[in-house]
Amino acid sequence: MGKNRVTIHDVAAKAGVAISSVSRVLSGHLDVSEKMRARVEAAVAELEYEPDHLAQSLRKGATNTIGFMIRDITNPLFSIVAQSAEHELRKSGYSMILINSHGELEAETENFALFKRRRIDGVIASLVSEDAPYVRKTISDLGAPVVLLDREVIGLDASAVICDHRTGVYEATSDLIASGFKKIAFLSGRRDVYITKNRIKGYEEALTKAKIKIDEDLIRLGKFGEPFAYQETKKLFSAKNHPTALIAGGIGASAGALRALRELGIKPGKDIGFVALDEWPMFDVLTAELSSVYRDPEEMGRASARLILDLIAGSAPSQELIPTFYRARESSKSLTAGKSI
Amino acid sequence: MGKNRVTIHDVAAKAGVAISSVSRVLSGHLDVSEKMRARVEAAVAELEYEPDHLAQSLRKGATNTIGFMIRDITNPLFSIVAQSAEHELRKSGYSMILINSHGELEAETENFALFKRRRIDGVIASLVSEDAPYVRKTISDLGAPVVLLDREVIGLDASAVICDHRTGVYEATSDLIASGFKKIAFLSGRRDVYITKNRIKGYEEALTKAKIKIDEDLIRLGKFGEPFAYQETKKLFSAKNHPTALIAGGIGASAGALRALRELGIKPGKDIGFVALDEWPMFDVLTAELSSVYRDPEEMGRASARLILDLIAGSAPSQELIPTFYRARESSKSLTAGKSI
DNA sequence: TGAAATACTGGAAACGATTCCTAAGTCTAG
DNA sequence: CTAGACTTAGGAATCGTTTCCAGTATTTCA
Repeated sequence: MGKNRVTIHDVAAKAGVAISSVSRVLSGHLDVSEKMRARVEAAVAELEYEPDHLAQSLRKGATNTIGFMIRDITNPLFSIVAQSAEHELRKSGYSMILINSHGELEAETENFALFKRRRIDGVIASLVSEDAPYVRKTISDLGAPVVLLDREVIGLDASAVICDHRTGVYEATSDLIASGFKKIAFLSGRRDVYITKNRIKGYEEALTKAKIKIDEDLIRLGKFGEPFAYQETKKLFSAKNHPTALIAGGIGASAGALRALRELGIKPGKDIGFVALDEWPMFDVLTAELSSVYRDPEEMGRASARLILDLIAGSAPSQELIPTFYRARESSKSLTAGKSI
Repeated sequence: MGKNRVTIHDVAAKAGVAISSVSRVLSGHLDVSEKMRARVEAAVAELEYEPDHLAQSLRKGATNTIGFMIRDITNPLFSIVAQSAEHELRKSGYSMILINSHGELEAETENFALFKRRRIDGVIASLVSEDAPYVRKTISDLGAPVVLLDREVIGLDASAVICDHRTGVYEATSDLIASGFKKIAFLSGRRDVYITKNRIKGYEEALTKAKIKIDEDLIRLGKFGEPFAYQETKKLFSAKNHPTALIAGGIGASAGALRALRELGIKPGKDIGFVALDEWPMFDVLTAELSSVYRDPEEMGRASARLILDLIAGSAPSQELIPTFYRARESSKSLTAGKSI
């Protein structure tokens, strides 16, 4: 039975000293005589005493816990970010509480309330919405520092890990154009969030530079996740005069697009050009021919951990920029078939 | 500024009553007059008071927190299990602290200590080792109920979610045999853990039933994860007289095997038979031709949540069995090429 | 109408630590 | 030899709750 928890009182009794002395020895810094230190440490060792984290938190006002909220842990990219953040936080003595919002605003609000009740020391979050007043209120209600993932922070009291989607998408689009593609479709999630806006920027810059007119009909924005991408890809490529290339924004979107293309009998890299934004596990094994835009999820996790620790330490909010890399592979090369591009 | 936290004292002062009365109103059950209830509730609403979870935990001795420890969150199967468990636990008011052991015994031990210090109410864990004395000691030291994932529990004071790997592997192996394959290689992780032993059982039963002699050289056990599988697959299929089919045990193993086969220029389903144990995200999109043995990770998560809640409620340890399903696809059909099988 | 039972409420003691304040003991210097 | 400075250790308050205990006010029944 490990039932009867041993407390600081037990240690004090065993060593024949006051509990305040035990605390002093354990926390190290104040003046303690050698004799006292030895006695207390002996008692601690003998009783296998470990301080109660709960009581410490209550007294100190800090829980050494970080809340991590994402929209979908099942997304392999995010699960790596989470793992990496946890790994980094733990080094500084912090634990991580992981919560899902399932991309729902209601769940998100509830989660923030939960974090607050639990007196979390800080939150790392990938928010559902980017609506400034809402975010501002949420953050200030929380009363703890916040790091936002992949969100533009304008006048918010929060740090952020921001990815440079623009560059990667720009390079990808440019390369497709260089390979002779002109009708390049673009798929991404909600139009009003940073990630989408930033990607579009790269896409449009590349087209503009090549003096290709931007065809709004080729840009399909709506939801992250597989179903939306599936449906839009079907629509796009069912038409007789369909696009010749496709850029799929995100892992969910790529999945939906690839499924749709498969059903339509269109092979990426053979019948059309294709670039996936973000890579999934075993990417190089399972889809070695697909071009992609890569960003390092582990670095995202580490960066978010660093930022939240800085905020807790009292630094002013700041941002870290994560680069993206275009990885050209087969699927963005010019098509061998004699199709019109 | 959400700085100055409002406490039960503030509420009591505002309502002009004792803090014990406030507590009574909030917890609901004891006799409280209507008038008192109304006054307190008004004050609570006005001050937007929310009880401090920390103080409650300290007093009540329960943290409403479950520790979830896995070897690798990056494994998509496990991340789904984790997500699903969290979702289920939250319904009962529990939060989940997620920790990685990276498959290292040392980290695992440290994590259990952390859970203990944090006074976690229960732990769901996928352990590194299955060594009975070690596990027994770990569990009893923890002093909280434990649910083990995919581990055989013999005389341990813990519940478990157990997968019926045997059946799925048996069916897969039988089907390969029925398609004419005789030299079927088998890849899995540590020999001493339940999951491996259970899989082997299905594999050997199928061979025995078909009166095929078991060739120990075709069974490669060692580590979960990509590198080991890669290396063993290379060895197996570099030989001139190589196996004609391969069963890869787990997502990591499948990745390693597929990478090795690709480098060797061997195509699963065309040059050899192939079955993957466990499916990865987008399985049907990216690798629609591969046969697999499937188990439902969401159900695993839900089951583990149910079991830990039962234990906390005082039930005796129990087990839940998760079925596996063999999904025959192209890669286990008989080969069209005239190769000797 | 008085005694006993009942319904509420407030006060205070936990829960397990940290930390401030003070007192006792030791040492140095005038 | 004693006053003042400096160590060191103990006592008590505190963090924000819950819960036990006791006391008062109200009701019920004989």
